[in-house]
Amino acid sequence: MNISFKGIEAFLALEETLSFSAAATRCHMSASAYSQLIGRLEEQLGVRLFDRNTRKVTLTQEGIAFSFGAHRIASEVSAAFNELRNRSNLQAGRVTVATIPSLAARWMPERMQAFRQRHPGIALRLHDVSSKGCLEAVQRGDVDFCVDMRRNADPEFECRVLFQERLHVLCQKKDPLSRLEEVHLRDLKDREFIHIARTSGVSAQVSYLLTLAQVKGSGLEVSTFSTVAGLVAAGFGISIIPYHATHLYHQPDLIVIPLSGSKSVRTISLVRLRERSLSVAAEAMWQLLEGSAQPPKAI
Amino acid sequence: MNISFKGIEAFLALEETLSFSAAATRCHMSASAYSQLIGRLEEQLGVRLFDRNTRKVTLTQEGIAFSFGAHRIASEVSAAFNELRNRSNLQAGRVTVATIPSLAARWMPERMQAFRQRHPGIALRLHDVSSKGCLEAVQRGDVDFCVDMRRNADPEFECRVLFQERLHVLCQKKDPLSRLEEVHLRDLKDREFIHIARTSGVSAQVSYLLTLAQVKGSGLEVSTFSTVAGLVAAGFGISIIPYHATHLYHQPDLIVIPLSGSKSVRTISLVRLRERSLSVAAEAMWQLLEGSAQPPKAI
DNA sequence: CGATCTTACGGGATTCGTAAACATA
DNA sequence: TATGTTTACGAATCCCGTAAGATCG
Repeated sequence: MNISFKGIEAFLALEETLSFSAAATRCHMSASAYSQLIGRLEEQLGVRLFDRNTRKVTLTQEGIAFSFGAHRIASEVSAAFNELRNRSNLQAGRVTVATIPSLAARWMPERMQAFRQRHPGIALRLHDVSSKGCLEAVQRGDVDFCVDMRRNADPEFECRVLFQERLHVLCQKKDPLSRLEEVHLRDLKDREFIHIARTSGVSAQVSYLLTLAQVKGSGLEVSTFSTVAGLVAAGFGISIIPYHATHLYHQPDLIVIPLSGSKSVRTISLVRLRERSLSVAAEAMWQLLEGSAQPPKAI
Repeated sequence: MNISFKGIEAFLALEETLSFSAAATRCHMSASAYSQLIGRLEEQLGVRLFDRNTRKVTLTQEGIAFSFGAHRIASEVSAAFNELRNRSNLQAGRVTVATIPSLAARWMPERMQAFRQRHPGIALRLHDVSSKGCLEAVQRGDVDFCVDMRRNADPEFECRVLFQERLHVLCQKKDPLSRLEEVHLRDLKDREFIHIARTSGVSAQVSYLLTLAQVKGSGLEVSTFSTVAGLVAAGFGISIIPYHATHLYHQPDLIVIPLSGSKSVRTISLVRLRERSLSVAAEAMWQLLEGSAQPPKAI
């Protein structure tokens, strides 16, 4: 019982043309091979589907009954086939990416727009979650991959560095720091500091820097950078944020100043599960993002 | 591009078991052949359907997309296959038979009942039409075959004699004829006669007999035997009817008497188009009716 | 190592095409 | 006889199974 799709197509061709030779031509086969194909189909199904002699070909009652099924089968097969072909042609599919709020504000949308223009048939989804949430989403398979701080060498993940961004000090324009072109850690000594929540990717890095700089905690720890900015503007202290987080708030009275030192950069990477392959669409998005990676020197 | 149904089943087995070896067992194949089968399927579709290593097998995004189609294809294929199997097993199908009113009254229904009990899944239809209508219905393909008077040797039709039935004289019980065991044509001389319409199969035969017998026409020609009987009962004359037509009326004051002579029988046959094969169900009905044929001597 | 998937390869079944045979108007 | 379908048969291909190889935990 080895029914092939070719047999179904042969049946449909014969049903329409009612001529073995014409149907054989349509199916790109010799009349002989085609006749055998129909014969096998009938044998496998156990019924004669066509009455024929050298002059006339007609559907039998069983052939009529089979016709409905054959059309539906052909339709389902071609639909399934088209679906996959569209996906591999990047004319259909879906990409779901998770990323951290600072990149979700601008960096990702810009690239998603480029992707959409290139592949308008592919649905795009963006999860903006904390750095911790990014990893979990990848792990659960909720997203195809994420754009996040580079992970430590967990073999479960495969990473691709995109760029490095420098941390910046966030302070009021009237703050004495604002006169500096670049801030050193020592400039922050004894200043009050507003912390970002531990779920944020920079939290640990910033904490490390602050212990070096002997900065005071203000006792404030908030979830979002826009809240950080609000508190800074209100005079509660200063903070340190990644460059892209500047898109997360609008505070004209604030200024950001690059924080010097090799420890004051964070590395942004593409992160995916090593064991799970990307869909064709997701692979294309990955490639696009990878193509927008900047050389490390251009920080 | 030669996708086989076996490939679809292989996909479904692997989707469910997520193990090549288990799926191979389920498909009654060696692990090697099964692996190659999946590989070919993926190659033909142009996408990888499963992520796998020696420990874990997972659907890819494309595999998930294909899964919907695969289930639908399998469902359609098995539905179409079942439909044909049921038909060839006589568990489904339809038989449509045309026959003349005299047989439609009793003879056919009795045999249809027997058929129905043997094959309850097969739908039955009976067209009761004139003898002329029977042939037309067969010719048009409206019915699978008909039960009718035997046709002359038109090569378009294939016939099978079922039985012969004797014509009977229909008269009032008080008619002098009613004392006879058997009527000869000469007994009808000068009697008034009621004709059945020319569409009836016996019409021509009866007319021929009447010219031999020198019977007077009453001027009455009606369409149905029940009307004939009514007119006979009302005293308009006598008539000649086939034996089975006695089921078409209820007139206690009438009697039928066999009409002697070799010309006074009519032959009832199964009639079908030679060029068109019967459906499995129709063939079974044909066989059943053929089996209820009576030897010619038992008229 | 042990379990599992994949590749190599030979044999057998399937399927194709050419050519001849067959059937029908 | 002309047209169209089927059969015969050899060749190419496909597909399976055994066995060896590769991979991962």
